[in-house]
Amino acid sequence: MSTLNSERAISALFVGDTKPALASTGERVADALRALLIEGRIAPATRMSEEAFASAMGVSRNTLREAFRLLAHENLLVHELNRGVFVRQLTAADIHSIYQVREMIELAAVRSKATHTAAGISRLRLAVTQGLAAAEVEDWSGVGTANMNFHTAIAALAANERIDAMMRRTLAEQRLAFHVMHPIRDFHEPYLPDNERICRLLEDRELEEAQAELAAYLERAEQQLVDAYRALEN
Amino acid sequence: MSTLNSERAISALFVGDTKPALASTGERVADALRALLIEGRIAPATRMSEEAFASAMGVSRNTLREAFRLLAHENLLVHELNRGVFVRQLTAADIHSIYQVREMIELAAVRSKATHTAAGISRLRLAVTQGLAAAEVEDWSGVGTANMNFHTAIAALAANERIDAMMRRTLAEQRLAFHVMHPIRDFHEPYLPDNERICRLLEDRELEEAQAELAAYLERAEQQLVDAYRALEN
DNA sequence: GCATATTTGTCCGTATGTATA
DNA sequence: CTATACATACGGACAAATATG
Repeated sequence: MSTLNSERAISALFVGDTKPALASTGERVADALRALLIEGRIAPATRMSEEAFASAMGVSRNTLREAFRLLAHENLLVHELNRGVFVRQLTAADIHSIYQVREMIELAAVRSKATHTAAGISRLRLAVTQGLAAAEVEDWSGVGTANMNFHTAIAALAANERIDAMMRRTLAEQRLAFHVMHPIRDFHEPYLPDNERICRLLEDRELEEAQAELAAYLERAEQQLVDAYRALEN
Repeated sequence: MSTLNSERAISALFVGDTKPALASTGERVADALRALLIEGRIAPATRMSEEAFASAMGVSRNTLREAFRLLAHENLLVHELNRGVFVRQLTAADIHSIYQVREMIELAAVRSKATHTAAGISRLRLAVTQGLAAAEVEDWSGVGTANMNFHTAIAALAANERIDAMMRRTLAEQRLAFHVMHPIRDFHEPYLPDNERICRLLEDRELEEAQAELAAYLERAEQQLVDAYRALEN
């Protein structure tokens, strides 16, 4: 029988996972930190002290460092030798780079006709519906989430786990910049009809047009984000 | 003055880096292990004991675990909870997935006309020349390396650091499978004229044709690798 | 520019849980 | 089914680098 003050049991509790762990403590800590980061709860450029976070999350410094390394590898944190880790602060150039990657992935997925399935397409439709429902009750943060789901579903049309992982990491990184746009109507709402249109084109197998629409969407979204970014720099 | 039996200094020596370290020991250990893995020095499915590798590389288990986590994140190792880490053994499905990613990246880079530069193109030409020179002296392993450089240079035409990183990791992963093909003439030589042709098409800005050639090359290479793989499974 | 405090980097020893011969 | 080996995770130690007054 496991003792209650076993160190493992305690740290598992702090990370909020009482069920049999599928991942190591380090990975679960990384998951918890990742959630904080993509929700914008820790501001970019913040220094994350090992001591402070280790005790806050109830794990040892060694374990926390494993989590830090994983997140640095995902570009969410920046590790400066002998100085510590910082929340990554994206530049306008990073945003451009990220959108270029998204365009590469999403257009390739749309073109990959052979791997499109009914289930994959209906996942798109579901995300569109979610977005409209969220807009109905003026939940602009929910509209943003639905939009993320929509584009994740587009990437998934390629039916390639490596591409899914790339997309997941790219979107996580992008969210670091996202929080400069407070979840306001103006940022998320305009894309609802775009998604609806792209979804319909994919349902109708109009891949050429879907690509064009998607590329236009990405370009506009990038521009809007960069503009907001530049405005903030002044 | 640093004492000679300082722990840091010793581990730095063992990892073979006496110069001021730009990376932490964990990262340098990961680099060293990565080199072993992509050179095929540690066979797929091999279990890598923490104890054994930590002492072999002259670092603590904590430090080694950091390196293991990074490499698992890069898909070179598989981490099974409470069982340890193993060298990843790619399946035929993995090979297909990897080539799909390469096609996505490399074709996008070729299409990305706006970012092509003279320097980028000449990097391609250099790789072609290296390949021919290696073939001249029947250094088939060298031909293989030149081929890797060629395709890395193609991805670099997109002028996007994130895409470069994806390509680097994808090729590293692919090399795990590569070693089923011993560095024999038959595997590497046929691609020399392909690379020459693709290079010339890019120099001439014949992007459509370059894409077609590249796609054909990737399909053939994938097929050859999968065939060799299936043969080995019997 | 210097002395000092703080933090990171790395190691070790150890308790505990898990898998396997 | 027990013994054993191994992985997991913690805490403490100290050198080295960096930040601070």
